[in-house]
Amino acid sequence: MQQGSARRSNRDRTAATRAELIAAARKLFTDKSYAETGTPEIVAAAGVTRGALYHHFADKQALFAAVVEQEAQAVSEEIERASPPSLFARDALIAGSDAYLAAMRAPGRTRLLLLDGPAVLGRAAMDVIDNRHGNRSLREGLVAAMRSHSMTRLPVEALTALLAAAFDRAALAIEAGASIEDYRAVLMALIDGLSPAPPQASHPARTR
Amino acid sequence: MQQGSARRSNRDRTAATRAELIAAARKLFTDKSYAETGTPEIVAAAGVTRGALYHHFADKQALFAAVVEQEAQAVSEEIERASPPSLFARDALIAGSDAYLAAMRAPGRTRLLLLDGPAVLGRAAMDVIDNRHGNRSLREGLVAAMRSHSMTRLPVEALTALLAAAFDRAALAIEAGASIEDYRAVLMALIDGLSPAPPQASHPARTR
DNA sequence: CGAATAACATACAGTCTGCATGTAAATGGC
DNA sequence: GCCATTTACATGCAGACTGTATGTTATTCG
Repeated sequence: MQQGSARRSNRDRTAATRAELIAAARKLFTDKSYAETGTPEIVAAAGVTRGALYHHFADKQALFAAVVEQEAQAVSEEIERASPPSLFARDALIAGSDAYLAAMRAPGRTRLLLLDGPAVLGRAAMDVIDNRHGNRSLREGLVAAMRSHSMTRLPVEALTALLAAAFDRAALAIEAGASIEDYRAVLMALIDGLSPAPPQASHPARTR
Repeated sequence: MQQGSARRSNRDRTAATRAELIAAARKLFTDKSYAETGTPEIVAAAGVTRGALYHHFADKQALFAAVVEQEAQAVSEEIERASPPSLFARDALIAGSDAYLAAMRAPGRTRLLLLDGPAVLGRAAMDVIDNRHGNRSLREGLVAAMRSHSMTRLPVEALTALLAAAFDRAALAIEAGASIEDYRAVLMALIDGLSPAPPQASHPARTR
């Protein structure tokens, strides 16, 4: 018999505390930056003490990694939600691209995922995270396009990485106030430029 | 009359101290990272005290910015040295690309310029630095290619930024051990894909 | 040749990180 | 159901670092 609000299983306690820490850290890491956010501030916002933080996470970096992972997965889910797999290869790529750019407009996401993430965790670690989430659909889209011969055959890893890098930079520029149309046009031109046939119109047959 | 090694003009003292601080900081920032390098370590390596550092630079970030600026200029000079302006537009672009990738293989440069730089100074500040140095030749090469109708007309700012982003990611991947040939091939395919004519061969007329 | 200023050096306050230690709550075998 | 063990925290501490304030020495300039 439990009195009041107590009597929670250990697993629930861990899950709740970790979630609150990650949520508080996410808010602060997106509002400010990794370097400008201290662990005292995080635990205060989460309603725990620094002891809890260092019990559940090895260090500040590990908490940051958890936040990055969660946010990368959120972006990935928004992309997959917006791009049904039943389209033509090129259309799927474009839908995914727009979904990515839209997802990255959440406040602070670009700094978290594109600036602090690589600097704090390293590019290698970010590649692992990206390949587990967001880049997967991009790579699959590229492979599908290559298989349907609507894209020249190229090393898939490299192509995925470089296109992803272009998308990342576009997201940063757009957040900084650049023209969405300009960057979208260049991204489409880069993708269409990879098709073996001369890209005359977007769709095979369609008069404007 | 000066005894020993003393009697230096104030301007010389400033120049010498600043240079030594920047050199020491450059070594440490490329050996380790910005976050892992403390000002006590920097001034010890430079043979001065922290007082001198904070006399010449507003804070640690300002010293870091000076190092980034110097390193970006070094990269830019290596590119311009390797790419004579008398070639065809596409050849100039390729020569510049290879020079950039070669220049970025200096130890620690990728982390300094591509990871820590954007995270510490922000993408906007890095864009200003890049546009003052490295990106200039890239942008000029693209404009030249567009004027000679060997490249489709696109927003120049956006195209420069996105191609630069791809080059940056390629440099990071190569440093991480990826295949140079793969990434070079994709970069060339991205550039060649922007030409309005169907890209059959690299040069206008040349069998294989 | 002094007064003003620049180029440092030294000392200090505040903050942060990671760890070590202590305590309360849950778990699991008997 | 009870007790030993483990887990989930809280508290306190040591070391390091950043930025600034103050003091000192070397230049510059009228």
